[in-house]
Amino acid sequence: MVSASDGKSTRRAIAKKYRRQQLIDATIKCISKKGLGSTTLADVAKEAGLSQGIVNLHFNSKDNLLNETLLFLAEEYHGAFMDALAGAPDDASAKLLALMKMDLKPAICDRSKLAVWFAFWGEVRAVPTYQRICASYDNKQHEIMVGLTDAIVREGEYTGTDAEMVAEALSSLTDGLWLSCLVNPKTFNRSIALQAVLSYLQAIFPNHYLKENQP
Amino acid sequence: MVSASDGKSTRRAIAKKYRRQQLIDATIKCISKKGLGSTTLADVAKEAGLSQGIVNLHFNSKDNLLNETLLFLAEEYHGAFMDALAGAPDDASAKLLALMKMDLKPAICDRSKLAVWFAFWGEVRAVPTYQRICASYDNKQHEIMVGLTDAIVREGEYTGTDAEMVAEALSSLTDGLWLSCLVNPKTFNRSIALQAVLSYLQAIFPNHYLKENQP
Amino acid sequence: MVSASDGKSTRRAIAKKYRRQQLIDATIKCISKKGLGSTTLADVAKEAGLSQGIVNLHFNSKDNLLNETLLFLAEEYHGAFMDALAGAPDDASAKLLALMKMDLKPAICDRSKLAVWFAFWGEVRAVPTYQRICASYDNKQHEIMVGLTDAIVREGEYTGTDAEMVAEALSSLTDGLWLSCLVNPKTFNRSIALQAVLSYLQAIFPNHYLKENQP
Amino acid sequence: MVSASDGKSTRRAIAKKYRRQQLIDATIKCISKKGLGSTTLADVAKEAGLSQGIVNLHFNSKDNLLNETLLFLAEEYHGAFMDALAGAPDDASAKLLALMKMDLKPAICDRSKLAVWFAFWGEVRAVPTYQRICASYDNKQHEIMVGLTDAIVREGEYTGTDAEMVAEALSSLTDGLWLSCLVNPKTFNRSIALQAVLSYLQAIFPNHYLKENQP
DNA sequence: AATGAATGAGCTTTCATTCAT
DNA sequence: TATGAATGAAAGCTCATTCAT
Repeated sequence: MVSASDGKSTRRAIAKKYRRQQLIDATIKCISKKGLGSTTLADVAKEAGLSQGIVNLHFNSKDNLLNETLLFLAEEYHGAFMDALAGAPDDASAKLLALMKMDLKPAICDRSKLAVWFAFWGEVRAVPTYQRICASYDNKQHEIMVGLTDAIVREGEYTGTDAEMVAEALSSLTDGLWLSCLVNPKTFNRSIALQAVLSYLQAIFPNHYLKENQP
Repeated sequence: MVSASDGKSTRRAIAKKYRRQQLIDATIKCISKKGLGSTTLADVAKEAGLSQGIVNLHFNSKDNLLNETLLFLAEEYHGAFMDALAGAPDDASAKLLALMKMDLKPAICDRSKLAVWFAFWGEVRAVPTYQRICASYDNKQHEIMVGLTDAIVREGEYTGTDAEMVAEALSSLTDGLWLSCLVNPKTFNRSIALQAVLSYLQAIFPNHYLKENQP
Repeated sequence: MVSASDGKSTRRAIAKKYRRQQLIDATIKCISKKGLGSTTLADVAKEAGLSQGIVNLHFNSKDNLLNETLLFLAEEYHGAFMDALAGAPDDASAKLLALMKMDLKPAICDRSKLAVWFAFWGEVRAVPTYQRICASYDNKQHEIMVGLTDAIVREGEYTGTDAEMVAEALSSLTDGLWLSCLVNPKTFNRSIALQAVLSYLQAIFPNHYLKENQP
Repeated sequence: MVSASDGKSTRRAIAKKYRRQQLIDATIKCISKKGLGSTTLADVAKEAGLSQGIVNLHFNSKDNLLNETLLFLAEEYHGAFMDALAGAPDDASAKLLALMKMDLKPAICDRSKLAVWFAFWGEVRAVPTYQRICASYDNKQHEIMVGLTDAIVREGEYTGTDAEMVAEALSSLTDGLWLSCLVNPKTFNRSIALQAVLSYLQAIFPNHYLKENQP
């Protein structure tokens, strides 16, 4: 049983959380439309359909709003990453492939979302907090990737192949494809991008990814 | 024959060009230190050791200064690209390798320089001019890359390998490694990065890049 | 006979009065700590352990809260003044001395309380209401002071001594000592302050305040 | 001989100093009219007939403008103090009287100027910088006052009279009279104020200030 | 009566741009 | 050509006030 006051404060806490998310969503939309440098708190408030002072009410400062926005993006991506991992068959090569495909699926590899990511990365050196936020999740994901590549290397007896290096190459490949999607939207082609990833997987782990080698 | 007034105007034109370059250099330094969002014209003028109004005198507006700065970076990179191409042996696979190595050499793959590139890429969607500036050189370089990969594919009889796709993958790989250098400076390792590139080249063009296959 | 509703409304009136006083006390504390210029309604509510909107509920506006706070201070001081007067022996010179001593006793001549008084005096010209509030009690007290000095002058046959002027001098002296207490807390010394007052009384009313002249 | 560049920079430095003073004057006017709490930078700029951003251009922040304004007032008063001292006959009692008269002359004991002083004193506890600024000059002046009262005490053989205490009493008396001038402008009377000061001097130093004792 | 989320006017501050020198 | 004082629009932030609960 929940007392009246508990119920009240719980409802309030939920409402507060909802407002914060609403403002983070508006921030993402604004950055994706106007860029980080031209996004004002007035823009965010307007996008959210609320009043001027609302952002400082919920986030205290613009800096904090941006930090929380980046944190949300990082958590959201991490969630998608973990979901893709959990949803794939219980097999290192299948899981690795699922992760790579996830990075290129429209919900992730979408120009307006990527614009926000690159907006933050563009300031990552000037704002150490951004780096810290990115780093925490990057490390976790990198470890998982290395775990998978390492398993594949051992399974497939790819002697001389450095699992760590392959993981780095794969992550960098998708990052670079995202940049391509952002900067050259006209020439970027999702299926070619997927092929590029596959070509690398097949070339480096032929026993796992080349169809002719599969039963 | 050059008249006195021509001489004067030529001297002036040189002085003007020198000032402009001085300001562009200062802009790059500022962006690399403070980020694009926090770089003011006062910062740039101070960095150049000149006075407040100097930027508007030579560039008319901040927007124009930034456009010209990006253009300079793009041209500078393109120059290094063409130099690397010209300096390599007259052989598609050697030239391709030279280009990839160039991307990772310290003068290019340097955190403070990359910070500037990513600062512009971060605003690329919000500022169409940036995209146009990037695109012009990107396209040229991409064509050259495709020319090389195509030649290698034909030379090595790698049937079924899409030269276009390989070129895209290689460009993206370096872009992604650059991002890694920028965002995870502590874990980034130039030799692993080079290995990652090599591993892809060897995997996809074994006849050209695997030592055991070379005479 | 008191009806139920009367009883209820009386209880309510008491509760209301209590809340108002609680808020006035909190206001005084805030002003003494942060100054008038930096005291916000949020500060006051927090100090009182109540919620944001509480001040406007009980005082309608910040201006009104401040007016009521000053009024309270003036009444409180006036109460102490009248108490000191009533508590002293039935003798003009004794009563005058009692009043002067009261002004310097720790409960009155206390830095954090004086800070509040001077905060209001500092705005007295800009806010006519403050002046009106101060004036009403000042006048009453001044009349009493003049009554006492006049009685002393007549008793002691201090011909040529203007009772009005002495009253003004004495009031000003304590006001000035208060300022000294506020602005130079390190050098201010309560016993020297008291001596200063006594020295004036003894010098101007020797028959009443010089021990050698007293029976 | 002064070089062109020296002449230029000197002229600029003068212009800059002039602007700063102009803004300080405007600040004093605004505070005296509207109070410290209601004086905005826009008010100050308008009063000076200049543009919005001008104050931050010359003073960097509002806080700094206020500090510099108080410093100017303190220096100005100190200047008048030293002038009165230098202008009086070479005689301790004459100098002391001159100082006391100076405090009550219209240029000093003027409601709109006093309003500014009390505005700062009203925040003196909340803003430690104000206290520091006041203290520096207060101490110097206090020492001079004590020097004079001490000389008079020794000259007049007023045994048992504490020079330090008399100085404190006199300073406090004028401070209190100033407050009276500010708070009760209708009843305040400059000649009574002067009489109050004189009455104290005569009562405590009769050999020096009572006409019947003077040759 | 009391809460605290929401508002929006008004503030200080920043900064690209202009312009007299 | 170069300077740097001056401008004024626009930004982030504060806070008295309102109001649904």
